[in-house]
Amino acid sequence: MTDPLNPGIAPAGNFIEQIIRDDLATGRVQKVVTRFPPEPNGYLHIGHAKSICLNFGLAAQYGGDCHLRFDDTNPEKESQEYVDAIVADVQWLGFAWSGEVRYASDYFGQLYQWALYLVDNGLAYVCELNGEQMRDYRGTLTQPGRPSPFRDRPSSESRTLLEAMRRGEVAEGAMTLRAKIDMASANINLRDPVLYRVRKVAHHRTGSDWNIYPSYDFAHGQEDAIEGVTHSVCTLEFAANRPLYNWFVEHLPLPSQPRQYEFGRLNLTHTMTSKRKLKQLVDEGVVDGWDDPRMPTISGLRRRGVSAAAIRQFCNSLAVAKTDGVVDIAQFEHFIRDDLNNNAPRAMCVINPLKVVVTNCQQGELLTVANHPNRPELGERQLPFDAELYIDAGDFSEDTTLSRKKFKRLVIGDYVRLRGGYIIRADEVVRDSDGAIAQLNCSLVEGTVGADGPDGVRPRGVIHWVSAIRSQPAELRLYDRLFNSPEADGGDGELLEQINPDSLKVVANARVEQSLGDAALGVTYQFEREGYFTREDSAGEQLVFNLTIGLRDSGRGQG
RNA sequence: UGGGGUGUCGCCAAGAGGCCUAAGGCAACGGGUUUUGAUCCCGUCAUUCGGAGGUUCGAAUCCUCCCACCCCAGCCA
Repeated sequence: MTDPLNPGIAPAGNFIEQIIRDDLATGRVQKVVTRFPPEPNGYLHIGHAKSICLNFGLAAQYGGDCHLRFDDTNPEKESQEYVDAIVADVQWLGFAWSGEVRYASDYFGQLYQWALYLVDNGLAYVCELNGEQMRDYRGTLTQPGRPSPFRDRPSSESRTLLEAMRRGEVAEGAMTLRAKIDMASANINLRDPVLYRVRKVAHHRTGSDWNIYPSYDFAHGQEDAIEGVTHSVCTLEFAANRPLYNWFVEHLPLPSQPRQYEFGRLNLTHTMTSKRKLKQLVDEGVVDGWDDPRMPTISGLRRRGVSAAAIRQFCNSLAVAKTDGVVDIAQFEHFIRDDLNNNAPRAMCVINPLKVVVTNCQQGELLTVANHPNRPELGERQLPFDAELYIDAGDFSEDTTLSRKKFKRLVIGDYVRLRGGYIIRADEVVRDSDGAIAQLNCSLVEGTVGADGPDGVRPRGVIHWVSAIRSQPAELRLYDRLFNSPEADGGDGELLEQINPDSLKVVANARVEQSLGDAALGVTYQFEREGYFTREDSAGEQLVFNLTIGLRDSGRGQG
């Protein structure tokens, strides 16, 4: 698609791109600079992926730079573990930031100088109201606030006090530095917001250098200005903070004038994208950790077998707008399947083994099968075929009245194709002492590997199988959605009650084809007719596969 | 309630006064192909744009009023 007026240039895709095009056209901006600014207080999730794709994508599309900058202004909640995990996730997603990884804490010195500047110019003051008092003075949504009794103290006094705060001579909570803006503003964010608070906590990067830390509002825009960020893209809930963001841009001698734009964050049904709540699941042991395959975190999705490309494609399919909707998880799943269908090597795994004895099989052999039905370049592999096989118990029924259309599997007296191998006929059921089905005796039709059967031999369908003697035992971890309710992000409190008790089912006795014995880590396979699976890293030598996602199933089948 | 934002098919979403008796994707539902009940292919799926008025030859697009939902009263981000 090209713009007929500007051949070769794609039309502006969303409102932010339109703004960027205008800025580039009018010369307000020479080079686009964006940033992805996570707080290292948790792991990245699918919602962040949208922001990452947007910010890095914008920079790439318009020949600009995108920075990775940690907004590490609250040492109480932040840690190096999170920094490391976030860096790894952004890299895994396939993005490269411009320059070094940056940190808000790199700018603490400059930020402090600017705080002093505001104090000296009568635009900020040290306030001694405690939390409760400050809330009281702030007023409500409908009533204006009242000025703090410390609002008009001499700037020299504020300066002395701020310096004392910085040296650690003031108790936590005893004083704050506040901007002097407008206690009667209809926008509560402008009612003398806190710029610095006393926190005698070691910071993961600056150690004990600081006893005061800047607030988000005082830090973010200035960080952008220092880095020359031109378009500071954030989510909708910061819209009310924009006037404050701009206030600093106007009142501080900043090296550049960044602008903030807000878009609607990604919400997914059956998914929770709140770092606070995800941390709760981790802390309470509801899941295995931040990278539990059921988590909507980048690391969880990775462990689950979802590719970075699928995440990127999904994110790029999302609209960048100001509506706050909820995307159906099915839309994400579509992109996961689409990517996997195109790229996953095929293999066979029998989840619920039923022994089949091929009574007319003289000796075992090696069949050659394609790794992908329509991508020959993905190669072939050898598949052992023997007189003893396993098929899935669900692929056999004793009900011989089932129609061919309704049950495309094995019944006594009829034929079925073994995927990549022979057509076989089920001849008899062998039972154990309890009367349960112990084994199936079948016979193969000679000459049907890679060829149709003779007249009268029309298989009902195609089923998967493995050799009983030349296959491997494996454990399967079958995941389902963590939350029953589509509105997982909804209310508070009842978080645990929404958890799907069957979000993990372990199948201990599956059998996988021989070639999967050395299945590579990080590769997602399609177990034919079942779903996509990837090898679990933490299981060591043991063969354990995590279910990424099942195949699309047009119903009507059973088990 | 004061301020800010949003309302187009079940979900996401194009749409910037006539080309809209409204794109596209997901989902759903029919049908075809198929050695995966997968993939793929074909088809169906909003006379209507939160509601009511108005302006106009003409409105989802402009005006007015109303309704609904989201965000803001952390020394979180």
